[in-house]
Amino acid sequence: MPPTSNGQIADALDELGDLYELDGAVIHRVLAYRNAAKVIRDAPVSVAALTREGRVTELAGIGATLEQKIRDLIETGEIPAAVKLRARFPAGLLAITALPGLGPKRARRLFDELGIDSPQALEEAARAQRLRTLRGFGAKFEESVISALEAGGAPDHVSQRTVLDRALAVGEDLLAALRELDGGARVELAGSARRRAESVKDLDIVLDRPELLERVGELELIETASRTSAGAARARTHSGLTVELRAVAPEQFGDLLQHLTGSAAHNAALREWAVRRGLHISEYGVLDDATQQSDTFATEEELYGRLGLPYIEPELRENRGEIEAAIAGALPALVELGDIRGDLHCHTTASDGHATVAEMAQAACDRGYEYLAITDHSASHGFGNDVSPDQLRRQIELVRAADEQLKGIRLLAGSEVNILPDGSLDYDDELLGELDWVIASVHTAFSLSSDAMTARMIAAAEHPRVHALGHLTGRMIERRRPYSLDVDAVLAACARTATLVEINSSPKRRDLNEVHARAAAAAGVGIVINSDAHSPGGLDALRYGIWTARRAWLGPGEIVNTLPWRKFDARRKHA
DNA sequence: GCCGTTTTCGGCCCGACTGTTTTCAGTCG
Repeated sequence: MPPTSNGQIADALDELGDLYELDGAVIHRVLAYRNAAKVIRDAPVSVAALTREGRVTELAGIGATLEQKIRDLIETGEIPAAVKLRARFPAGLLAITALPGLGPKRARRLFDELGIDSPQALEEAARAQRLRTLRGFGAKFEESVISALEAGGAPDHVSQRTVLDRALAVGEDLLAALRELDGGARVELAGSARRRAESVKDLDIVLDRPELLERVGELELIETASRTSAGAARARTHSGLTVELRAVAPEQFGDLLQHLTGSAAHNAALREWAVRRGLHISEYGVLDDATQQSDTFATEEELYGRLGLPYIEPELRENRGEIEAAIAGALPALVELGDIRGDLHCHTTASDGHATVAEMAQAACDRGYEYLAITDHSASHGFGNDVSPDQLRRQIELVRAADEQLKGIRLLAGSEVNILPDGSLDYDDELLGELDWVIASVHTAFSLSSDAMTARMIAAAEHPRVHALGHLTGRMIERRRPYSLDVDAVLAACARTATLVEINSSPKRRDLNEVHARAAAAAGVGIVINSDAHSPGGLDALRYGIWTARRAWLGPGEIVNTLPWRKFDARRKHA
């Protein structure tokens, strides 16, 4: 079957870009393919469907040539140009370009002049000191090739990314410790951690006190620290995370913070746009062609203001249309943690949680929530944490009794019901009818075919007693790929049946991801942001779901659990 | 290959670092 998912189309264009680069194409042509791949990967609608409708060139960065290549891909499974180029360049050549210090230009010379077509061939040539015979290559290069290959070759396996919660556990403490060293210092997280991405490569920290760079090594969290230049230091935490620190004068803080927050794609697009208006942005300031005057900015608000733009929230800075929206004055008002009125997914000791109903209810009260659904696992969950129908009946009574006692919060008797492989649920309809709230999720048989998994999810959405689908794709960040499944088809079923979808806030899941969450909103599907807490403190995971929603451009109007209970109740499905 | 307040051709972000070179191309973030 030809590749039709956005991810598959994007992968094919990335590969073609790499091949063209090896072929010596002008870099801007290569970048056009990479840009198109990113646009397609981030698109909230099916690009295959757009292509069939003849509308794919509506996407920024897709013109007639790319349209034809995408059409070939989804109709025949191949892009002719890619087939041709693959025959000319061995796969091992692309592996070589992944090594540090080796890009396409140098890899191509190694291939043309020494016949090197794989990392193995490269290592042999380096040990035989044959690389230094090429002009521009020397002994140092041979050494670095050998040590890179000895270190495990492909850097993908070496540079494991860290999931955001682990990175922030260190990063937020680090900020606090640095601020303690100097009460007046501005110290901020930058990079992907500040954009609240799913995972990070390292931590970037910006400060306005150069002298603090000398003292990073004193901090308890830090294993080693060293100065890398006058305004920079690099440290390693005991948890193994690399921290890049940069210091700058207060009047330039905004310039550097904006630069290091990125993303690279956002900055590149912003700078290209600025150049057309005669302005050159760098980490050091904004240079005006007309006056040859360079201005610096203490805050990002002033920097964006100099460009004539409103402030753009870090979560939006991924070059997914935020610059165009800023120019048009059409940036979304993003949802905030304080907008949330209730949490609709948590566990207690009845299944695999660590706290009682009363403890979870109190914790929700403490966070100012107006309602909380208790949703333990269901009858077939296993791991000794299953809840039999009789146990569920007792749990319902327990929740109702606790609801009577606690004032100020409405407790909902719910369940996180397993969706069995055939799409049925593991409680009968009568028992489900006694519940106030049902969220349906997959916890078994992850490897069904895409068609079977899609049918399974649609069946659950069509069930009259199911209010919401939980963690729809099953992915675990940096650990487990999503199930193969037609998300668009499931979202269409949810829209049709008034079934809500969850953004599961567990930092390991964040499922729906930001692309699917944006697609859900575009399809008119109501979204709930839930913690999936297994303890009172677990309720605080909600911020990760909020960040995913913000990265999906969502405002409070698209998040159903920003509504007070009566309005929420009116908005959801009724059997 | 894309795109337009330099609009159908001629541009396409910015700066630091590296290793190899006598002034810079390639790579990286």
